[in-house]
Amino acid sequence: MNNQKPKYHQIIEAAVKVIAENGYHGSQVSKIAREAGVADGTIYLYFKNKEDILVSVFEQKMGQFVDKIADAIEGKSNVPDKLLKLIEMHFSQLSADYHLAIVTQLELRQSNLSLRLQINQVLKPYLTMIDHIVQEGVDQGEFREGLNIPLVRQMIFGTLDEIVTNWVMKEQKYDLIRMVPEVHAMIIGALVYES
Amino acid sequence: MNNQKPKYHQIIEAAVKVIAENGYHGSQVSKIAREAGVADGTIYLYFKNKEDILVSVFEQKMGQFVDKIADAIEGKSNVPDKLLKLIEMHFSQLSADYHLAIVTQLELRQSNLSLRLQINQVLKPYLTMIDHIVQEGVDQGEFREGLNIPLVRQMIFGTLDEIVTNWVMKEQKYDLIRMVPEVHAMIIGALVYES
Amino acid sequence: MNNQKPKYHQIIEAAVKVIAENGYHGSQVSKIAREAGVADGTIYLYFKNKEDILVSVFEQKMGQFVDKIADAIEGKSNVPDKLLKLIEMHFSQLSADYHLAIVTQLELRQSNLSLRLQINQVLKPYLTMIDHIVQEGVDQGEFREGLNIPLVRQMIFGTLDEIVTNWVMKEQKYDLIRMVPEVHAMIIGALVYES
Amino acid sequence: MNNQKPKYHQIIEAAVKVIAENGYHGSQVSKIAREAGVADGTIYLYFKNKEDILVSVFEQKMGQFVDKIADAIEGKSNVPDKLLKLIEMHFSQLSADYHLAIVTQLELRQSNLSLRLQINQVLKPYLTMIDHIVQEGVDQGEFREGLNIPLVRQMIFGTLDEIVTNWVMKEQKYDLIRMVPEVHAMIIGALVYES
DNA sequence: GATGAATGAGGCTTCATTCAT
DNA sequence: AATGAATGAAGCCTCATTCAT
Repeated sequence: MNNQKPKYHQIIEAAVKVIAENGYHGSQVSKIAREAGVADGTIYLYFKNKEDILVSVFEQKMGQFVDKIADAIEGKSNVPDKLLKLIEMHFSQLSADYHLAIVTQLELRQSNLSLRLQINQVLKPYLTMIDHIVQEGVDQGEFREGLNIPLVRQMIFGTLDEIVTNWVMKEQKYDLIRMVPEVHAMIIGALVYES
Repeated sequence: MNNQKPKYHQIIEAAVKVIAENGYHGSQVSKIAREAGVADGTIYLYFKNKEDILVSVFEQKMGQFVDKIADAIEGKSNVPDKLLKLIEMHFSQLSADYHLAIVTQLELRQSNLSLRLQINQVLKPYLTMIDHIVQEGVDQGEFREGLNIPLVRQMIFGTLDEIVTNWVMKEQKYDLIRMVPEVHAMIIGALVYES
Repeated sequence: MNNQKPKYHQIIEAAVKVIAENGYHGSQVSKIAREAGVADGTIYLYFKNKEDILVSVFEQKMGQFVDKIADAIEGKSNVPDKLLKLIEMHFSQLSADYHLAIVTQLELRQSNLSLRLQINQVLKPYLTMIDHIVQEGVDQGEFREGLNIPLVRQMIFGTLDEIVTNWVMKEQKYDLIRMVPEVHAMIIGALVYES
Repeated sequence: MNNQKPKYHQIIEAAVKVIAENGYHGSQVSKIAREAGVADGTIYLYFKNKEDILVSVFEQKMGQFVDKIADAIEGKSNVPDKLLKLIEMHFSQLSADYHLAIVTQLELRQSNLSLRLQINQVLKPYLTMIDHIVQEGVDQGEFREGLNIPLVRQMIFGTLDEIVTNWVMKEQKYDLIRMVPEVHAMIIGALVYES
């Protein structure tokens, strides 16, 4: 797939819009083609099949999502600050892109298992990033010893994901970014507190 | 819907089995009917349509799930113990029912939005139960003041849900119940610790 | 496939008519369904897929074709008479069924190789019948010794088939049955004459 | 159509190879173009459409086929020798060109009726040649009087064609040329013998 | 109540052909 | 003359739901 070509991105953007507006099952290839301003057949010059469009949407969008978080964190030396930035970036990016939030939190989850497994692969760098931050916190003595890293990561990701999903389902009627400090406080507590 | 009749429950059980074994998209009404030992048309004497079967599966199964947790918690006076019991029950029930875990964590999420909204309604009592426990903890001074209850609940539910989903996706290759103390410790920390 | 059911035969007959009138590539499943007076989906209660319809058409029609020839020959003790009857039956049956002749001689040959191989299987009993007659003629001293039976059968079948095809292509403008004695004479000559 | 240009023949040869290797329905224009080393659009500078490629393949290849047979026969004065040579040339040429045999005996027959009618036109000189030889044999008293020439020709062509097709279908596992004398003997018998 | 044969709408994908460069 | 990216029509099959028995 040549992802320099403008049509490739045209189709990706069209797919996000169409899926957000029509739902996963209401997004026929012909509808995406029409939104992208190309013929149905043109889709298949850039994507193997319909599933490939969806995986590519996720790859492109989540790739950027993860990269931006990674960039933002790089500047921070302090582990709690890294976590704060991560939460903030996670929430702010999805807050800023209405369509993308709907697609990632609601629509793409209706895909079949095979697609969901591919989506998980795309998320892996993000999950690994979380692992590294937590490990760093443990190494620096910021977090308590003996933390089960994968379990911690599941807690962090599960928390952020559930909060965003709730916000999307409530039709974004409140400000997601205002939640950042409270979420950060909870996560820090979970990692620091020893009973 | 007559839910006293034996066929009603036959069909529910058949649906869980068929969905767990064939996946959401591989679960045709005719397959559920065959597994239940009834004719296709009979399904429609007990359920309005296919979606109604799936909602009912969730209602029945999650109804029991929530009731059992509520019962188990009733005996506890101590709030952290209630949370411990809740986590333990959440994990142990899904550990014990292989089919149900697959269906709730993976397959039913592929349903369309309308079904997912109905499923959320079924979960509401569980979420409310979590809200009450957290509120009780705050009132008793166990947890810190000023907690945003819905946010806390999203953290707790998101954490538990993500952990179970990971365990199902990893084909249950490890013991979920062994995770309970660590998860409990993290959640308590999140609710107690003040920076 | 339940081939007692009336719809099964309704669809077979419809297929012959539609293929004869629209050609192999102009015979959409929906057209066959309409001609048979059933819904498109009903086709798939009786046939696995479109190819299965075509194979079944051939099986049914050529099955009868071969059976009738076999019956007609049974009464004959004389080998040249058997051949005469075989030629006569071959020509008269296809003469009598306008649609069938078009379908077997022209349209079904446009099918893909896999279908053609299946069609060959259906023809096998007919070819074997020819082999037996020729062998009998050799055994009884009617035909010369040393005949290569498969080769003789290919000559006989190739001759009859080509003659019928020419007749169909010429839009049946002459009487095929009138050719029988001449064809018979040639075939007998081929098998008897020693240079 | 410019048939002097090298690309014209490049495309013809590519078509034979692609059809032999991929089958009629697996031979897309783009595949033929790739094999010929030209762009898809270039095909349409030399051929009106896809059907025109296939007709041209047949014209070129069968033109040579027929010419070579005509040349070989010219030297013979004896009619049975002419027939012997014709059979020998028919078999030897197809034996010698593996791809061509598959294309003419199996693949091109899957084409639609309109193409098959055009192919018949290409074969006409060959059929006429057979007619002339048979007529000559009758005139010279070698063959019996009263032969129906078109019918005889159909017998001869049908026999040769069926034998070659069987040989191709059996994946050329035996020597086709070894069959020549037996085939010749049968055909002579058919034309000479009087009951 | 129970059956199950029949229905028919709906969408992904291929590929011959065109045409701007 | 040559290219190859773009076009868009066309059809097989699935499966939730109905309804005559």
